[in-house]
Amino acid sequence: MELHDDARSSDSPPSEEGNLRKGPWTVEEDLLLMNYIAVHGEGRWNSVARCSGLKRTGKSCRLRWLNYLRPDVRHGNITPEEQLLILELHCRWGNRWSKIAQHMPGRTDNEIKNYWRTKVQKHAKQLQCDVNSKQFKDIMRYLWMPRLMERIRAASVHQHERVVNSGTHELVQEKSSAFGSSDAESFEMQDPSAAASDCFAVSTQGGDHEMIGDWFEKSHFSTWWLETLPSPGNYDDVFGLVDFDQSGWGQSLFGMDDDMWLQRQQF
DNA sequence: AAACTGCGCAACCGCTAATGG
DNA sequence: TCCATTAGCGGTTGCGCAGTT
Repeated sequence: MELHDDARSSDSPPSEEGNLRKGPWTVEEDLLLMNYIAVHGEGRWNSVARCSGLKRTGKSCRLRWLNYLRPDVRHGNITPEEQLLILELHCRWGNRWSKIAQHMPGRTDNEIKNYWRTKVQKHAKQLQCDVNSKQFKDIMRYLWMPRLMERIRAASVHQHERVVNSGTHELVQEKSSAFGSSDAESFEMQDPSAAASDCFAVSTQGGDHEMIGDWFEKSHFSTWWLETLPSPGNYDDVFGLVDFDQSGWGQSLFGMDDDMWLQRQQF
């Protein structure tokens, strides 16, 4: 990552206490750790630290491997699908980051935690409500999550049109059958989060995020959401306290370039 | 152009749970 | 059963960067 590449090249070395290094990892340390794990495998982190020649704690080695060096770890933008999954799983489990991360292949608990703190908590702050308050949870349920689903669905439709227009109809069929059944009605949603996770696992392994949009279409995930939620009543009850124009939260919340949708809501 | 501010993210810290002798 | 060690988790911190004043 650029940030720490810069840090590595800086003149200030990581602090060393009793010959133990702290702070950003160097390229050499990364290579040392990767080579050691390639030969000896993961686990027994204290012996990794001792035997690899690294002047790090076992904890530090484990963290570096899990959060950064692991080959399957993904960095970069959290997709709308992943955002939706984080919101949904956090509603269910709270700050159980590692548990949430288990359902998001390639994402680390640290990354999810950082996402929650930097994005979600920020918006709660902007709205002047506690991130755990009913008010903010309602905003997530009735506004943020439906919006994310809409974006995912829109992306899916766009993908279908693109594929169909390009004349590769076979590809569409291939994508549809990737979910095991061509019958949308037969896609039972006994455990939505598990289904979402399964779906996501498929999508990440295949490296094709548009598939998730397909899945949302087929599984009627959005319908399920609305059905399982308590009656929203009048949204004014939920959002009455929020000055959307002043907070400017719509744009930043949804990460939209042009949030036409929010404008349509006539807040 | 310089100073300031906020953000994003890697890494650390402290605690608890799990494991093995 | 107890104790030491190790692994894992969640919270917090520190630093570089980018945007703003």
